[in-house]
Amino acid sequence: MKITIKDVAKKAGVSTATVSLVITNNSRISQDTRKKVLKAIKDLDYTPSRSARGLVSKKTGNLGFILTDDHFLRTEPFYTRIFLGTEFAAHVHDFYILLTTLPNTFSIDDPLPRFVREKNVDGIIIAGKVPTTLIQKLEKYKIPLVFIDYVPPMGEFPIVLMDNISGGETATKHLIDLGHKNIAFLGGDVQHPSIADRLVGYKRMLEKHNITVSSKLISTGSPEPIKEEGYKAMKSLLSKNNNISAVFACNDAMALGAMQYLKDIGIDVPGKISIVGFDDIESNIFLNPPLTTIRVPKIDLGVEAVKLLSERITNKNIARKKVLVPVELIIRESTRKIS
Amino acid sequence: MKITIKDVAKKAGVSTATVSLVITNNSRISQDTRKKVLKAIKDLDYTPSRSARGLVSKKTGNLGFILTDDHFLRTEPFYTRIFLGTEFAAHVHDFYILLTTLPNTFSIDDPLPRFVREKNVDGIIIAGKVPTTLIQKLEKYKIPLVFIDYVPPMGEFPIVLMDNISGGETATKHLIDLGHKNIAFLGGDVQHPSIADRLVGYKRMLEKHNITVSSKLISTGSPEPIKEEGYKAMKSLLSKNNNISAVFACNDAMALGAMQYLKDIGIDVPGKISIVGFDDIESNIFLNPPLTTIRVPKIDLGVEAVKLLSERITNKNIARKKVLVPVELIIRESTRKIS
DNA sequence: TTGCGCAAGTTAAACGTTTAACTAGGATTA
DNA sequence: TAATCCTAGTTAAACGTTTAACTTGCGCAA
Repeated sequence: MKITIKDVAKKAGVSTATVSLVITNNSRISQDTRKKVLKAIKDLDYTPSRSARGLVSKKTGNLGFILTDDHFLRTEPFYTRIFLGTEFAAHVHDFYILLTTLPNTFSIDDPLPRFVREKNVDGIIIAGKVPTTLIQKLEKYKIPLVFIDYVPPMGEFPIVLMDNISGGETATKHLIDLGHKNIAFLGGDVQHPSIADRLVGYKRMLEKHNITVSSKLISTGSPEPIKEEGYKAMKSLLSKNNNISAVFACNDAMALGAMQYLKDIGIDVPGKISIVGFDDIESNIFLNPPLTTIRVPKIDLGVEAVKLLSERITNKNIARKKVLVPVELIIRESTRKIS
Repeated sequence: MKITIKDVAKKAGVSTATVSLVITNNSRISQDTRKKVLKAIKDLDYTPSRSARGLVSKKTGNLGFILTDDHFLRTEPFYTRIFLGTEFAAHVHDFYILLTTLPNTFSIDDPLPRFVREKNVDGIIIAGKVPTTLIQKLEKYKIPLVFIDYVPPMGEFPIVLMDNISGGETATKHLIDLGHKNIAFLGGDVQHPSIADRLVGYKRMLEKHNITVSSKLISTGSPEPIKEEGYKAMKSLLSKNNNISAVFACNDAMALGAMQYLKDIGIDVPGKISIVGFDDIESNIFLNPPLTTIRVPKIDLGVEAVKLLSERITNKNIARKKVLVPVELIIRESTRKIS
């Protein structure tokens, strides 16, 4: 027989309502009674029934987590770490997470995730870029949404982002502090908000130190911020400038490509050229030299999203709309003081 | 106002019990009534409340999915695909999946996953190797368990495995069919059941074709079946045999290492030596030459686990204990007919 | 004609919580 | 001293299902 609130009430010598009030942290209960009840709960190893709770409170106690198939299956465990963060925080806020993936071909007449249709979540976390059609369909359900690492093109939703501008500043400052002046920016498509922001940080920090921002040192032509493009971009940058002493790559993948090119043409890193990346991807550790980079705390992104969503669910009139998670400079061996 | 079973009952002109019986597919209801009710459900877009259901039926409608941190965060999305399979099948069997990871340092006095403590799952799927202490603690909870890709050292649990023996046979047969006779086996630690079984399949197929099994062609010394070990093992194998014309590697990672070594010493694949791998990992596609391998249907592993678990939950006296998921030969360009 | 069995429903209790409304008694105010 | 307000609880209804037990009507055997 399962232990119920009645058993606890009897053991503590109070009514079931009192037990319930203790569980939900209601202030109407005196410290003495609270203690008694808490002890009874512990002694009996009681856990409230989610079903019974959900039935009367009209809450499910679940949060949905949506991302696209290819984000989930990526070899770089970026979104899996974010998920782990939400799992962790869900624990604290007493939620369960229901993870589901979406084909990236999601179209307007595809069915929504099951937990939406069956109303089995109190709120939804959306990680990474998802099809706009999904957001449109989701809006009608009036379920609180929170986005991670993606700014939806429409609507007014709470968002959790990493602090790309400050990351760009930190990376650039690190190079400046090492004595570099001719610092190149190796970027991808500036349409992507993250990349644009990292570039903003780069420019800002240069200006702050009275270093002229030269368009000849900035590469933003690459369609995708991947290794191969980093290789090409490094090549083209070097063909236009022969005095580059440092490179801030908009992400680690491009930094890897750049390092590969430099290795191929016999330029030593960090001997001749220092390189800073962004993201701190897993495979960096095996790199030679290990890459100095800006670490993005993926776990924290997830944690903050759950916090934000939890606030929304319990307390509708909340002001927080946007959370910027700070990033961190990780100094390894790809950067060096200029001689 | 949420639509309840009462609304459906009223609309269909029956009692709520009848609606419930229709939903649960009880045979006591006539076809006519069933149709009426189904129509009302559709018209009203009714979905039963999980909480209410759970409360009376004492089921949660959830399944737990446990794996270790490092399995979940692996760059090769093996377990993530298995999870996707369970998600997919959960849909069919009307369950939700609660995913949680475990530190691989799990010890006897670490707390069990929250869904176990709070009794918020009807059954649990365990994927990959997990600490024995976990299984021991879990056993006491009397929750149905199913293992995927791991044979626990104790207890009698239903398991879902890939068919390693038949995979080993298929790979070897493919090479034999191409005319190869001097076929090496590149393996890791035979303590690992999967590797041992693949070796069994290899030997069996050779014997079937009256090819002598030579221990000089079999390498099982590698502690871990990883790329670096494949490189070493290939080297050592070649130093002992100068007439190897084909290699069956116990997994793709080792196959990759072997190919790397052959490339380094100038032996053409598949010109001089054919190679077959096992697993069909994602990165194979970018390989040159693309690797012929045995594909493991990860999705199916997940699907079968949910099926098995679902049977256990609804129908305790089920016989099925072990499900072998068939594997499939994928012919690419690393194998060639012997000239 | 009576009695029985069966098919196809219905009735109503039960599941384990939360919470609005109520209460008892002490403290504060007028 | 009487009226009022708090504080710290209690009572009981409600949430939306499932299901054991009951009912009704019909066909069939004796």
